[in-house]
Amino acid sequence: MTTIRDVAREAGVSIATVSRALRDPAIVKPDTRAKVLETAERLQFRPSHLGRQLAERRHAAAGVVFPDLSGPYYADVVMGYESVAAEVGRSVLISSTRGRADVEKQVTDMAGRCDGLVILGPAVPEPLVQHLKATGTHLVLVARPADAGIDSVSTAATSSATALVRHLLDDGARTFVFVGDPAAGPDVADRHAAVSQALAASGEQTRMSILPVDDLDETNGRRAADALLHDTTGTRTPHCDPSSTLPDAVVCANDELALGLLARLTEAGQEHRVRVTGWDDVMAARWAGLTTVRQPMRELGATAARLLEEQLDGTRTAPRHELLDTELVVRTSSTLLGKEPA
Amino acid sequence: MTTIRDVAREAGVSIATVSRALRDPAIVKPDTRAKVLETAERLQFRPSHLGRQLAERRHAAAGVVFPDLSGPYYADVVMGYESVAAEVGRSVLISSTRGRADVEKQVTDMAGRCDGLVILGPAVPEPLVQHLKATGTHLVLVARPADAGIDSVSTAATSSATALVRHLLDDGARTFVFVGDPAAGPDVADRHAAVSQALAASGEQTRMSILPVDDLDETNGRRAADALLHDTTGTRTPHCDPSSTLPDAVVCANDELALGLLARLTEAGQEHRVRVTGWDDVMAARWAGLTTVRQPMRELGATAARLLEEQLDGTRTAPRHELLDTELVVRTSSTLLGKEPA
DNA sequence: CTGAAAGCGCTTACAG
DNA sequence: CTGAAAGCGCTTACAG
Repeated sequence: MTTIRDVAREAGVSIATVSRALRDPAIVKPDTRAKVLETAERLQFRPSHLGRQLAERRHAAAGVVFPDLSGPYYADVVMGYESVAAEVGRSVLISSTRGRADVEKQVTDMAGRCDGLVILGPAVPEPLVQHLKATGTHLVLVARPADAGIDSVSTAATSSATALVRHLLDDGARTFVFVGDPAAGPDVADRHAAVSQALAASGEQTRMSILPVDDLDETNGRRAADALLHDTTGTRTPHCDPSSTLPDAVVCANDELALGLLARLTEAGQEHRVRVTGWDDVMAARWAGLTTVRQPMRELGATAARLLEEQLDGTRTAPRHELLDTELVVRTSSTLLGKEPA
Repeated sequence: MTTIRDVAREAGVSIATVSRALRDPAIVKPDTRAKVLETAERLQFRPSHLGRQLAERRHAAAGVVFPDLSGPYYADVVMGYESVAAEVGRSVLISSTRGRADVEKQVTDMAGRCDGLVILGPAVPEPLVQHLKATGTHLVLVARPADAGIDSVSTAATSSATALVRHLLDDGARTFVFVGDPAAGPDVADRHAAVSQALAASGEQTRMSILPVDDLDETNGRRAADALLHDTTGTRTPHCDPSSTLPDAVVCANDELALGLLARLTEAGQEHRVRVTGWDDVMAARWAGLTTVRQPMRELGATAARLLEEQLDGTRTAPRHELLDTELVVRTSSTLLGKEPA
């Protein structure tokens, strides 16, 4: 490998001059500079990042930690992050924590290779976040409950929940079931709260019960459908008023749940009797005609990148908390109009 | 930051001893070692990766270059890669090339931060791959035409194409249209060739024409549907025998194409008249009931990681080319049985 | 404008 | 088994 010494010797200058000519052209005499550049070019000199980084005591890299990249959500956030990071010349390290036993080691190790860390959602347990904060790691939290002292970017459920509720009310819905356990995590709690409040604020006479599920996957969506269907046939399940029948609308905590539920309802020939909505807008939602709430995923990543840059270049020291808006996407699953009557 | 010197001073030994105690316990006297470890622990010493890497002249990192992470394909490959890399303690850098003007700079820069590079699909133009090879960069090519001198992992279309053709023939199909331009890229060419050969080898009297499209997206899938439908109403399009009607089966070069085509056919009320298949098995394929060919995406990534490790630790010098098998996933789109007759 | 030198934080022959 | 020293490849005060 050719090093800065080779270039210096060949060009007949000191390594300091080579370094300067390459980094800050202004402080070197034009002829000297030309000579150095020519030599560097001829020898195909590529400065070692390692040497430079050690001298500068910075990595010019940031790490992104996420649970998983399956499913479009985090993948898109990472893309948004990477595109901004690339612009400012910062490399991106990634690390997935799902199913890993040694998350602590994994993340602290990564912290040692980066100038800062971006944490997506529940990728890292809270105590570890606090530890990183305490040890002075530059952090940005994405789509995760904010800590007053740490930069964060999240999405706001409020406006979409209001739009969603308005839409369902307009279609005639008055009784609602929320599928998902608000106690299971901040995301679900947030969505549930937003929908509840939107209902309360609507001024309409409505009612919403909760059908808790543990994992937000298709299987549980199907189970939820079964639970709802049984209610109408007299089998009581605890989550609902015993006198209930199928609700007018089922608001699911995420799309997978909604897709499973929709599939089961369709199999049972009951899909025309209930409005169904999801949350996230995964790709399959489009094909299933699922009304849902879209998160600005790439923008989440891009914003995180900008926040981290501001921290690292010292532009800003006070923590900032960005709140991005979500968007209601109306498709066919949320309306009874035009469907076969019950 | 606490460095190796702090630990050495505090423990009353030399930095060499600290280094040894931490890396190779065996060559240090037990008491000394215990003292060092205790001190390191107490001072919360984390060895600087930068210092270590410069001394060892290795990055303990690999770079993965891909076109994009939208869509599940490359995201899953990256996940497969990352999980193996994490096991062997190698960090993963990522870089997306889609829409980037300075791919060469971007990739060579990344090469300078890594011990090796994994290139997914068409992320990097061939001349650049050759340049990297020439400059001695450790490389693994994934899902991309192989170079005899470079490690590679790809999937084989043959067995799935055979299964796909067998399946369609069994359902009664004899006339086929392949949607996609084999001249547009190696993937499509490969798939087309595999299907053609499977048809030829079937011993049946069949015919397959090509309906070329440039981008493999939904919009073009819809257009392809329109082209096929027009053929049946007398409007001639150049790709088909003038006497043709709707073919028995439409084999699409990827799922997006197939999904768009399927959607358009459904709108036109003609979905029961033709069998449709895709390729890739994206998530939406499941919801659309699309028969398709699944690639072992995570396994592609994991295999790439193993190949790169073998290169880097010198276990193996001769290039290896892995070929993973694909799998036919039969759903409803590929059969006319049970559908409304024409 | 340029060079000699110190330093970034480690590892590892080389002596002892 | 341990230490002093050289070295990994850069950057950047400090002199001149």
